[in-house]
Amino acid sequence: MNALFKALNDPTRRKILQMLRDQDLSAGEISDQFDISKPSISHHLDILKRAQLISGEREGQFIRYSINTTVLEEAANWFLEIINQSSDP
Amino acid sequence: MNALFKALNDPTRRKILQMLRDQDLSAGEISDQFDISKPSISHHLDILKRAQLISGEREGQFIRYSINTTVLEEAANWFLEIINQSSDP
DNA sequence: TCGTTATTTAGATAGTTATCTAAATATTTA
DNA sequence: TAAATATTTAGATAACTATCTAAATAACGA
Repeated sequence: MNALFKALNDPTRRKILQMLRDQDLSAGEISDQFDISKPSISHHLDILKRAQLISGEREGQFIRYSINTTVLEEAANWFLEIINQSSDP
Repeated sequence: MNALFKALNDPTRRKILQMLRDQDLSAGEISDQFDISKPSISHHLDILKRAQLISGEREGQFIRYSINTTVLEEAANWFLEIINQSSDP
């Protein structure tokens, strides 16, 4: 849970997730959408990977990143559990 | 969204939310559950308040903190939107 | 009003993080 | 094999954060 919330606590990383929601992308394609150096984006991708929010597979010269919704579902449940149990007898 | 994810990115604050899920508590009652100084807990409560995850109302000598699920619902939706739109045509 | 209890504010510090540039690794193509 | 492209790793730095102690504010009760 720590790695997950840490990963989500950054607007760049949240935007990356939203980009990958629509389609898989290479590191370079992701990097193109930001005014941030490629090494910095690589670092963000690493943090998202550690949280298991994304996975990357090399395809030749590129690495193809895709979103992993399993952990997001766990996170959504974390919220729903708090919401549902609140003020319940 | 920034304040929300920042607030959630700390195990102490997440535990406070889970405590308030069951019942309203004073700052002192919250503080008793942690090996952390009262000023530090007060600081955590402030961050949760800024994110509108909790609210505090003075009741005489005490301040009674309660959870606010509205923002949690917005957060849950943020996750569900990503989950549901992924891999959709 | 004075002392006690509850909580916050102020100021300091150690640890963490986002970012950068430079260099390294991996793959393809000529 | 050498050059070009894609990505990561290393090392440095400025900004942020969690924590502490000491002091301030607020409310109660004798």
